[in-house]
Amino acid sequence: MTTQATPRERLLDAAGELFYRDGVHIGVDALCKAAGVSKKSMYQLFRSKDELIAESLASHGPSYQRVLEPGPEDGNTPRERILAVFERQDAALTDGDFRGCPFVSTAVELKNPEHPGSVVARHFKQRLTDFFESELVAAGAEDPQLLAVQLTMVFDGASARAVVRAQSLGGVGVTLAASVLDAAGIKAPALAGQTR
Amino acid sequence: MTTQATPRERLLDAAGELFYRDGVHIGVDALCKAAGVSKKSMYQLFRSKDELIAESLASHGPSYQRVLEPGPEDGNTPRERILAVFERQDAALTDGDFRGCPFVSTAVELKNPEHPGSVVARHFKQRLTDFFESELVAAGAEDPQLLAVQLTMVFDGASARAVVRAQSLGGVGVTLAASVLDAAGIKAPALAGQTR
DNA sequence: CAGAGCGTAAACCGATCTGTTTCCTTCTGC
DNA sequence: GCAGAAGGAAACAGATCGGTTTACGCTCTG
Repeated sequence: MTTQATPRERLLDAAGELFYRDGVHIGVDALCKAAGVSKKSMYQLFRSKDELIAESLASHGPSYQRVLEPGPEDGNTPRERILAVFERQDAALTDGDFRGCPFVSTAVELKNPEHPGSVVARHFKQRLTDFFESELVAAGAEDPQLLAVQLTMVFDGASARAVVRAQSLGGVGVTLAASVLDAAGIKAPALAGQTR
Repeated sequence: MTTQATPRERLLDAAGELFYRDGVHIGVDALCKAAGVSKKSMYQLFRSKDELIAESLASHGPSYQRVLEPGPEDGNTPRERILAVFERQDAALTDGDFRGCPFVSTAVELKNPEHPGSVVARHFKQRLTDFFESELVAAGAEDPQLLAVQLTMVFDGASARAVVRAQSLGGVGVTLAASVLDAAGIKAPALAGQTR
């Protein structure tokens, strides 16, 4: 049965998928049809399409983070945990229907940085940078703040490349992130002297 | 006087600016109005809006490249010439109305990688990678192909970050590119042993 | 001066956009 | 059974979309 979740959940789900797949310029009609919700319901659940964009992005942010964040099988050193993010990204990029980081894509499409959706995107990108930074602090990096921003850059660069190339990256993002960590003196445990 | 260039040139100019500023979803009416060209003329100069998108991107690509490419004042070693690209990008990002690399932005907005505009974008991104690679070959890098892709990633990552942050990067892209070159053994001339 | 082109302005087409409204069915609590 | 709320289907509004067509200047050439 289509009607298992509430109309609100169905709308947020459909919005997350269609905005990502087709862009935020997809019509409200198509969105509601996909969600099995009437426009009337949509407009009494959300003030406007812009609000739906922002809320959809916000509701899918945590799950997006969970996909990227390292699990217990990814090792316990900060370096391993950071590189696990890039390995997961690379794996996601290999999936055919990957269209780049949804936050970056949405911000690019919206153009206006004050759009509520852009604000949400900025927030979640900061969360990724914060994750990198806390791991880098744990690794004893010299300038964790700068390095965290650089790693976020690598992440978004890999995502952008996947979009324009429309094919797998073959792990270039992972090796690039590893290079950055190498240059910062955060070495691989088995090959060189470990940090501790 | 508005009418100095041909209608075709005026259209390509206006398209380059408006597609970049407002996105490719801007209407043909607004475009023609900005260019001072009638829709009839537009549609006998270009088969469709999609073709105009692609041709506009293609016509502005060379000038975009010229802005990035290093001049004689940027030094002559490959390392200097590569880093000059990132310094120029950083300078462009400081300009208020920068909205990311136009090729990446267009590819993200179009979604469809087979769209003529996406093909043009892919082409010009490859040109940047090729520039990096030729410089890296000159520098005697071990794996110039991989490094060139990595540098392109850094470039696009810096661009993406400028979009979501909507503010200057403070040279993080330059330092990241320098780190990548450092890690590849392409050292700064004065500080460490040079490659030759 | 006649006539051929070129290019703009503007009407027009059907489709789609965001957002509102009306109507009707369905489900729930009593 | 029945009142009342919830929500879907669909019409509606006014604007805009990509694209075509008509009509009217303007300028060049013979």
